[in-house]
Amino acid sequence: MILNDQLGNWKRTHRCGDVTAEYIGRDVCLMGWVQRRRDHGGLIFIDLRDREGIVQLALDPDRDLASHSKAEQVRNEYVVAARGKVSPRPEGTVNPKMKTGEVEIEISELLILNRSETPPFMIDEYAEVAESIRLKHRYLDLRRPALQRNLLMRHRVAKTVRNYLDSQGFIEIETPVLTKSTPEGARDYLVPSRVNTGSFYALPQSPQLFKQLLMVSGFDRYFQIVKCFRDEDLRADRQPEFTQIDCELSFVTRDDIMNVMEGMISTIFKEAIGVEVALPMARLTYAEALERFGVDNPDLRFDLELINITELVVDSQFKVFADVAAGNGLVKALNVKGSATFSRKELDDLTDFVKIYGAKGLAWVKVTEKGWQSPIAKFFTADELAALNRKLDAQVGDLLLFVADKPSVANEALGRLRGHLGQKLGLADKDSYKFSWITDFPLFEYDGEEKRHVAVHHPFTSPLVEDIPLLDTDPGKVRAQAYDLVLNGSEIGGGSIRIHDQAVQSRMFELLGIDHEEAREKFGFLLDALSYGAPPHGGIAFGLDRVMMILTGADSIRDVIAFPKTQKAACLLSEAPNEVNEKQLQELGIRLRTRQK
RNA sequence: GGGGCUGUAGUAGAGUUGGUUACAACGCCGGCCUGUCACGCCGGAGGUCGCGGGUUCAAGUCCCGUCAGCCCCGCCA
Repeated sequence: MILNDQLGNWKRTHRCGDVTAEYIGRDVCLMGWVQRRRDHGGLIFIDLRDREGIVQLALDPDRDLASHSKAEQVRNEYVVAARGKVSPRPEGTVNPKMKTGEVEIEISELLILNRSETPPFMIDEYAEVAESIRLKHRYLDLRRPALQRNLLMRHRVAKTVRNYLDSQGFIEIETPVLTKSTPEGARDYLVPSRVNTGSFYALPQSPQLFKQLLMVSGFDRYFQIVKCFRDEDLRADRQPEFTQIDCELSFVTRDDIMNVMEGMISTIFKEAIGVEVALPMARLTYAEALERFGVDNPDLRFDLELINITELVVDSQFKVFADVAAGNGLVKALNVKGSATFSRKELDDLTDFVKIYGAKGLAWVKVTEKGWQSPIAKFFTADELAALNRKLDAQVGDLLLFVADKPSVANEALGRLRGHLGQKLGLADKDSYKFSWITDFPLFEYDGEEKRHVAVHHPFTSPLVEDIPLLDTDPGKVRAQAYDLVLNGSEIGGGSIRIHDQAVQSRMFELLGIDHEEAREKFGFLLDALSYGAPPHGGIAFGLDRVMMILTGADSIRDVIAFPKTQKAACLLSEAPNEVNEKQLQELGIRLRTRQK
């Protein structure tokens, strides 16, 4: 049996990546993992790594034979401790690529604290490894520099958030994780109760109701960096458990909330990546965002706006456009400057792309010296062509793309296409951060399946004061005191002013088709609380994971979370979720309808 | 629930029209080497081609099914 060396009274003095030229001449004691051993027969170099980086250990048999021969046993990922003197590297051997490249540690004593199996992949920044293998060995993947950087930055951001919000008078308060299921919105994760057989808790989709209770309690300004849970399908930017920066404030208006949050976001960007965010941030109404960009989360790093040409084609001979225009639909266009060079294949791909969002097709026009080169050119008169060219600012070399459909489809399809083209053509500067608030969302949207209005945000969202009369006459037109913060085409946060007036809240439930009894059953505790002197209040929640994706440049939310789930919501490391034994089910009073075999 | 992509030594890949014993790289093991730094040189080991079935004289390759991972639509108050 080969025993490891004991730590004994050794104390680490520095981290590897911190030992730079200013420490030359000092004796140091370092501990970490062996990145690589380079054995030159005589001299041995060991690159020693910890979370701060890598430093070179030099083991010369002429200086200390014992440590040199111990170094011969060392392999990748062994855990070692080393004592030695920080020395300048000999002339001509400085490595300018390394932060610690001007120095090396002349080792006089070496301990092997632990050995390691050969890892399934190299712990470096070069190895490209299938994500399933990275996730199975996540503890090794987390040793690699990229994830170390991301999680260290995540810590700094969380710390910045706490400092900033504390400085603004916010108090961090924990809310329950075992809470009540309210089947509005996303599906809940349910937790059975052994003590109350047949009853279930739900894991919170957000602390929404509790933070409103805290306002009633007078805490005035609350925040929490908090895990939330939604049992829905995953995406590149969606995990079943995710982290929110959750805030709620009393005695404030929308503008007050937006201002204090702009301060928080700009402080985060300054602290994390040294970027100065221009304040105040841009603001767009929901209606304007849809009109100009087709979506409520536009990427404002590039122009390329949607142009409404419905009026110009309503009388044209092109039935596809004219019928849509005559039937309350929208015909909108993008002018992709200088892209008349697109191939037939590329145009077909763009057509396939808009079909994903329900568009029936994509009409295209290449603007040439001889006029429109397009399958649809023949349907328009010279006057109509001139009017369209003027409206679209069409010039030779431009590519015009059209979608005609009901408004929701035309906007979404063309808006997504805009984002897609921004990517494809590299229109968005990677180092640019364009924020915008989206305001004045509709309060309701009509659910065709359930044949009733549903809340766009949640049922406690306050309408715009000037729209309150519309609740009785035209609820579909009522706008909400809700706001999202959008960054580079990604929704990173959203919130609203809440209803603190019982009459308005009752009317709201009525319109949502929630009767008094149902409202009592689901939200009785909140309604009770609101009746005991609720202050005007509102709040917001930011998706910390999404913010971190943008700050780190990660393509996947999994790269900013230490132990993420796969698309099927599984943890490849722990193999959760798993089946449980019959005894556990019995105690919970649960019998499964189907037993997977 | 639906659409798409991927699956070959430990890792990431090549593998032609179905045709001998499935390749080279990195890693690993052994040897050599006193200034390397993604060290170098010499030698070696390492494979249920995701899994199951089918077609065929013959399947990594073709067909069907299935599993897993990823991207997207629906879903995400």
